[in-house]
Amino acid sequence: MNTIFRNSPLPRYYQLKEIMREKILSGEWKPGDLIPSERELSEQYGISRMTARQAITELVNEGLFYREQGRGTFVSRNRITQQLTKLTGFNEDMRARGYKPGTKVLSARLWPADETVAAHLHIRPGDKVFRLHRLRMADDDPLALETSFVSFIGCEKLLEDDLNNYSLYYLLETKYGYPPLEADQELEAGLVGSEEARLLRIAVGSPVLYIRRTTYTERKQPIEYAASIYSGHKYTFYAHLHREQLISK
Amino acid sequence: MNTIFRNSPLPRYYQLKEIMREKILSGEWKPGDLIPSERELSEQYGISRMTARQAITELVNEGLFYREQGRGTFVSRNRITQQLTKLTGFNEDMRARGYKPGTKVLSARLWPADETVAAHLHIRPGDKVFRLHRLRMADDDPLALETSFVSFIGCEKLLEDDLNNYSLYYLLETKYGYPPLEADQELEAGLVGSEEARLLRIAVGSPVLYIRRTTYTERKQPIEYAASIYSGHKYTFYAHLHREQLISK
DNA sequence: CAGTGGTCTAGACCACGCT
DNA sequence: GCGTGGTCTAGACCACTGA
Repeated sequence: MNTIFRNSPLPRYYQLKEIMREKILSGEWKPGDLIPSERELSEQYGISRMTARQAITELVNEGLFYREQGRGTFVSRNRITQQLTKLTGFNEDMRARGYKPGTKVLSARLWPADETVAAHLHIRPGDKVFRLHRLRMADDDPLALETSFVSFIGCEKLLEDDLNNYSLYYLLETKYGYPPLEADQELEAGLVGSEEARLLRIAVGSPVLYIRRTTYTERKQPIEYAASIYSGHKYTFYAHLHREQLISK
Repeated sequence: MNTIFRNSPLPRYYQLKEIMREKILSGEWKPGDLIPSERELSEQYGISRMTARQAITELVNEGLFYREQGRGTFVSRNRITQQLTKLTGFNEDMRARGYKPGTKVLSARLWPADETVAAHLHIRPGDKVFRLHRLRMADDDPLALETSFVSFIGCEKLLEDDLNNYSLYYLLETKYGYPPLEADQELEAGLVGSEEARLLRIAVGSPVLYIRRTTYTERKQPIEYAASIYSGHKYTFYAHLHREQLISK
């Protein structure tokens, strides 16, 4: 995959984004490297400068590149930034923090989407989705409750999978061909209800983090909506921030 | 301010952004409203469609608008969200989301750093820092309490500054020459104590977000350590995640 | 100075939503 | 069918960087 197909249903800027992502993953472009100029890329791939620019701009917004006027565009050096805006599943996240991840499936069934779920997955309310309710553990200690709603043609086959031992994201990618690529996530503080408190083995009214995530596969197609509750005193969220423009009064 | 000046040093897309932000702040455009189409805006302000589109795109990225293909562009429902990877001060954050920021300085004095503050600012415990305690408001409603510890040679001059009307980051950058460029931030859920509850006008034991931030200027030099408490039900964090490698089992 | 990103134009065709 | 946003082009001039 090193040329842009003019007849592809995928937009040209999108194809270029994937090509450039691949160059970073393969190590051809390393952190701090100067990438080819917008004019060079447009000539090399036979697209207009504005189209090449759109691909670069989106990767800048994702934190993969940064631009310096008059100098060029560079691969981001800051590995922390990339690490912390990285899309990971629970298992990866826990391993990165040095904990042994554990999962207990509480229920797995087909379920008619309510309005919230339908809106996030771009389907109609009442459409059947695969609903997965899991207790997540770190070093055998309950840490979070996660309810996932998964929607794709044939998603009912997930009913037969072993979700206690295989990660949902792993199955989506390898068995069903829907790699989770991007996600939008929201996070806020709240209090735990009685049922959740019992499962997490914490006191009713303890502080918790509510995390809601919509996960997308190729072409921004939503594949999963998940609502999670993380035990407040056990989980801290880290981020590295960087400035983009002038500070105003 | 309702026309775009062709000779202005400010880019046209930027002028249009400010005009549209103003329309939201003034209430002319309300959450859920359909805004004029890209073609209408370009005609109305005498700019090309691509320029109008750039202004809209940036406000979409900031969360102020959302687009629906074939339908139009709409003003987002008023939910306070923060881009997790963009370093902004409180005022910028609020304005970008269509709220009027307000600040009340509760105290400002020199203070000997404790061990936590000293560790984050790379100084010795007991060294004098500028300690600033502020109540932060959105549309005149208390939203957060923020305690900042600032350390640089000459930081005692901040005692004479008008911090009710100028942002700390603005002064650090323009008056003292220490632009905040990066930050590390951590965030967790907790319960509010009685003193904080009173100032935030919420019930004791309400859920809150504890946010701790170390801010750096050039060469990763720490300039500020801040501990904040955000009212839980009023504030949501937002992050866009993207994948970098394969999902593991 | 040449090369870079930043901004801007005046078109074009497409896929989609709605009526 | 018509209006919307989504994509794309082939130019243009600017401000900035570095040799």
